[in-house]
Amino acid sequence: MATIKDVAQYAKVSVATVSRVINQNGYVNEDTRKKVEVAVESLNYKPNSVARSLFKKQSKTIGIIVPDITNPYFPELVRGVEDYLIQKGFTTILCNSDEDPEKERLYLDVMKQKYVDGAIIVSNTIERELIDGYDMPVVALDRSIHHDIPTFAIDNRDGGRIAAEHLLEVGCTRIGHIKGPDKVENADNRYLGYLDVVMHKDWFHSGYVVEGNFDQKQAVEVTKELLQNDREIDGIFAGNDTMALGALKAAESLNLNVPEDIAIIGFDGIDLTEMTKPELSTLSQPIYQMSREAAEALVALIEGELVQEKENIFPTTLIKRQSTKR
Amino acid sequence: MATIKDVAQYAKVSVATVSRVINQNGYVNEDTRKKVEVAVESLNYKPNSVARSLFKKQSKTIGIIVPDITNPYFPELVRGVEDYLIQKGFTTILCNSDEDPEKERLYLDVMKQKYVDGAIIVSNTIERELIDGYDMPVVALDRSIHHDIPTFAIDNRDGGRIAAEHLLEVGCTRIGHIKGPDKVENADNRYLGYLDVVMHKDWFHSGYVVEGNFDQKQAVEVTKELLQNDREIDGIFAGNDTMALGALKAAESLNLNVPEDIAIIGFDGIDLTEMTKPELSTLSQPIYQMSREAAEALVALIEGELVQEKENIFPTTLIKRQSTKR
DNA sequence: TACTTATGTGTAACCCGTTACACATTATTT
DNA sequence: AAATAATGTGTAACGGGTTACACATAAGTA
Repeated sequence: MATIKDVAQYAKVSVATVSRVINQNGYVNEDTRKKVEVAVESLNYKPNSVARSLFKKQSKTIGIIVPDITNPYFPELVRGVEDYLIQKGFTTILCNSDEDPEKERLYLDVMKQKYVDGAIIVSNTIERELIDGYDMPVVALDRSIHHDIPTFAIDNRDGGRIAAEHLLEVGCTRIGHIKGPDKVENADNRYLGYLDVVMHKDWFHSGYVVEGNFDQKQAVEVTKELLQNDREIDGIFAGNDTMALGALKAAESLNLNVPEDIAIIGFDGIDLTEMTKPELSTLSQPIYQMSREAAEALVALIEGELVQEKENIFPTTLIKRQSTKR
Repeated sequence: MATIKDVAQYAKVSVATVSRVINQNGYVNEDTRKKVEVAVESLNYKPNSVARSLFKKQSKTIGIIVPDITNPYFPELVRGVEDYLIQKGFTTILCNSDEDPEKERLYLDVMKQKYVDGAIIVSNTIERELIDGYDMPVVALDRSIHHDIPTFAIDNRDGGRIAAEHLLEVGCTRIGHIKGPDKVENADNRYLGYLDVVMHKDWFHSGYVVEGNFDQKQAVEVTKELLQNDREIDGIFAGNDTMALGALKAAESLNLNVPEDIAIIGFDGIDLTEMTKPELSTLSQPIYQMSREAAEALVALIEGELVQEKENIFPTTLIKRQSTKR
């Protein structure tokens, strides 16, 4: 692999001049530039970014921490980030945290050692103090970390309200909720939105809410319990799409027809919701857009710009499909 | 950020000694080691991997090129790789190629400039000559590139055979195939496996095969055509799970019951297949295992071991679910 | 014309680790 | 006791870029 010295020798100039041509800064005579360009071409020279990183203390690399790329919500998020960053000359290191603070710390350590220029983090557990210790630009995606770390997310409470209201509108009279895990802010907010709508209904009591773990299997179980305890439930708002799928399964196994006997709506708007039978109504998040803008903000931060807008809240859209058509 | 010099000063030794302690090589007196360890601890020193990379010409980083992380087959593949690598001290750069040779080249260029230690590649288009030019260890995953690049994949033809035979076994008499895109080796091989089974049936002719693009939407269309042209078809083998989902949709829209009127089987075994109604039979690949072993082989290669086994073919398992239960 | 400014190029220090080599001291072997 | 081997530690070169600084020349200005 050719080095800058090789190029300098070939073009009969100094390494400084080659560097100037490569980076297009400082004065370079037109003829000299040509010579260097020829040399670069002939030797197929590609500057060594490791050496550059060492000097510049930045690596043109960013890290993205997500809980689990295998969870259908995250690939699109990661894609939005990666697409923008590669175009801006950054590469993306993927980190699966499994929501484990220990792993998050480990990844952050590795990033710091590699002079990573910044990080995009999806985490419920991470603390602002931890991040401060690393002294690198960070943006929070999907979930907020602290009010002075730029955040890109949706209004979950509002989404929860819209979902619950939609079920009322299509004629549901008793609406259950499958809540996401405790202590997870997004899950809590979706639940609060649901509460905003149903709390003062005379039929409502806490038995209408069961807790799932954002995954399908467990959702099947808790939905079954919910439906068996109260035969009058004719609408379910699931805290995310995966659990809505579980609810669908549960209804099926209890011989309830969706949407005739019971309407179901999910949350997130992952592709999966179009593939089920019946197709799932859901509150769709602008995942790609959101993650792209998070990436843009991170790059701005890295380039030293001030990002004054800390809270970037994106709109959700209600997608009405068969599962709530009554 | 503390450097090795800071540590050396703090511990009143030379940088060489600190380096020896950090890397556990060379002779170091027990007391000296202690002093250095205290210094490392006190200053919270983390060696700078960029500087280390520059000297060692390796970065403890590998790249993984996949067509599109958004396609449900790939996240698990990536996860298998990442899980193993982080544990071995490597970080993983994610690259979405969209099967575009231009992007593949771009990513490979970036990898080379960053002294990436090796790459795991999922690609139909990449040429062995291109890879040779980069002079780094490479393993092929899911699809072979060249017979002397270690490959981790399944026997697609055999899988195609098993799928077609399963449809026969459950009583199908006319079996259609939704083939993956042309020129894609895996798609071709699955098709060949299907042919092995049905070619000599008296009912068979080329009209039983239609071509999809491995995605759902198009599969809906071509399946409709297929089923409308030949009302006798009572079994469909789709070239992958996503297309099987499309077939399911198509059957539904033609008011055909699955599996009573028509049995459907997919290929790959992605999680999605458990979530549909009816649940999809499929040929399951050991995705996680396969990708993990690919990562192991890459690390072996990087560490200079000889990997003599070039063709690593994993078994597929037939998963019988409702969609073929007759 | 004398002086300032713009242009053009090279030398060498620097980024932060790693390691070859030199040198010193202690332990082991004849 | 002398010779050899093992242990312990520091100095400095190196990896491949970037850039401050010095210096030289050409162009512009008073």
